Amino acid sequence: MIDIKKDENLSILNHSCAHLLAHAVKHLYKDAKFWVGPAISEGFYYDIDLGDRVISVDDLEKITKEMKKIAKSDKLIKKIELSKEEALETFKDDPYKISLIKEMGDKEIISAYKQDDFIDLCKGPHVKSTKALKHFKLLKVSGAYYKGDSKNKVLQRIYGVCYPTSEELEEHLKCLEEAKERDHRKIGKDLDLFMTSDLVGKGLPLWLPNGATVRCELENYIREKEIKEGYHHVYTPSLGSVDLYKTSGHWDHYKDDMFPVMEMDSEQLVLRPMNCPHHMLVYKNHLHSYRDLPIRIGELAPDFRYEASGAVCGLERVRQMCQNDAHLFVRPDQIKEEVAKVVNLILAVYEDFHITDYEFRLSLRDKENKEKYFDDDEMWEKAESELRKVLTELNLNFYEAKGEAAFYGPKLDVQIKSAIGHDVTLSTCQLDFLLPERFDLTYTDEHGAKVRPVVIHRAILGTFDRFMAYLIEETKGAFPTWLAPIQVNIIPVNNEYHLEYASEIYNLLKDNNIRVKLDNRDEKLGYKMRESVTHKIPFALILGDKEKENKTISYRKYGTEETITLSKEEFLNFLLDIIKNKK
RNA sequence: GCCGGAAUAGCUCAAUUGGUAGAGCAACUGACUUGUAAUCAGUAGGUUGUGGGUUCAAGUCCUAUUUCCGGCACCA
Repeated sequence: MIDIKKDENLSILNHSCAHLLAHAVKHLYKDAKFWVGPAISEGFYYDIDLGDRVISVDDLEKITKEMKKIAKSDKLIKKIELSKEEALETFKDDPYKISLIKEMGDKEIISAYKQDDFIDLCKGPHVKSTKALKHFKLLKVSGAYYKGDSKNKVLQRIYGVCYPTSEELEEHLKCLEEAKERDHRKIGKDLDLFMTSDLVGKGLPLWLPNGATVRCELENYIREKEIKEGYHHVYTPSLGSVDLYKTSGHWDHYKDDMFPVMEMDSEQLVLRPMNCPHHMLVYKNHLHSYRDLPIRIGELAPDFRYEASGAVCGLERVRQMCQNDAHLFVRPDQIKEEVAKVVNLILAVYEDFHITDYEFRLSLRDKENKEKYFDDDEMWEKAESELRKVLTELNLNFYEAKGEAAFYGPKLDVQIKSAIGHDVTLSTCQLDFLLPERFDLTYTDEHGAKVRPVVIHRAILGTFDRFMAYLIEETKGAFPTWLAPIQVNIIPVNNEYHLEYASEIYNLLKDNNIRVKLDNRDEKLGYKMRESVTHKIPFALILGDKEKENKTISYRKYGTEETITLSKEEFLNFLLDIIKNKK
């Protein structure tokens, strides 16, 4: 999918198309008030206040017609420069534009663009004439808060996309269709990976045997990897007392997003929304010497968050998730080395999964937003500059994002785009000077003094739920052999003559821990082959007279049409190699 | 949570202005015994998400609610 924002000409075209949209809406709805209409990665939108009126799909057709009419009539798009007073006069009927103008400097020259009877406050640039806006499509309508603040009024947002040629537009629309086919919710259903049930509850998917098999492999994979990196895994309870979260500070920030308190006898318990507090206490269970650090505590831990109903999405955002979590307790002089190790672990894991399309984001606090972040400027300056320094020294390509930090510290996040375009965090590495303070963590330095360690929170696969969603979409459900729920599907040509040999091969593979299925149903070969392919099983084995006589197997790899014959030993070794090396 | 939209068989979808809920696939039964993407025939499958209401009559209209979908807001 083309990122329209990254192509200057396309951005201009789409922004002009947003104006065309507003122009048409103004013709059709005289009292429409306009907020802003920028070009975005996916095309453009315009936020419009239509009073109580709601735009329907039928209205989109009407608006499209009017847009086409204006486009065709070849209106010149002219830039006009105004003084602040002139601008206030020109846009006097448009309160949203007035509020924008009022924010500008008194001496500022304000630019607007005029096409026929429509004028819009705008920095530009734009295409020369509406004639250039031939190939567009309005895609969807939605509500959007004025100025992005949920306390404000909801405006109507209309999305669309525009290209210079109809071929490019068609291509874009085709990509959107294909993205729907890749959606993990669709594939998850088709391949029986997971399900949901109203009776269980919203945002609480059930992992079916196929999905559970993949997850089990992921869990084993990352656990082994972490053990090699010097991590120690623990099991801690999914419940914790309210006091635990008051101590950590999470209570103040997140109590509304936690499942409500369970009060039993004199205890107040909550389902834990994260694992840091438990791990702080694991550290605190012993006295530590500076020689012991870093200490790396890991856990594949179920967490519970009452995600907003509109945020819940398949396996991507759920209300019970399992984190690939760990907390590293380090000396200040070890921060760089440990962050580097985490980054390298992320890169190594991504290589194993062939993940290439991602971006590093340095997530910083928004100083203006006092409520959201722990209030200690000095601590923040130190943590942010420390993390930025480490990333720069590591030569990592990253961008910075204000307001994306955790309340306790800055993060290095790895961002990916889901099939349907959600920007989600896959991995994270967070620097924390706060929780060691709140839990009074110490170690003894070489002079016998008590010193605070620094905590690094990190998740490599993020949560297994979200990682699975990502994997499904990246592979379109055709998992690499080492992860596939069923790795080999054995199809005897004729049960009567070949079932015995097929069973022999089945047992051979089974004894070597291959996930193998023997399709001994009385069905046509073509029928079984079709099913093998629709289930995206990596290897289909066809066993008939030739194979039986020569003690060989013939296989077809998923996604190819070629049949390859090998001795059974050769095939077994080939398969074991593929699985071991995650090819 | 907010603004919209949707919900029909296990799955994918039909059902005229309100007038007897259907099809394909899957499942089951039987026949067929097959060399690389669908063998044929039959059977069964539904309180149309749930609760109210309007009507002689509701899948269809109204209403509440749940879940899902598209965005927005949120995301430790």
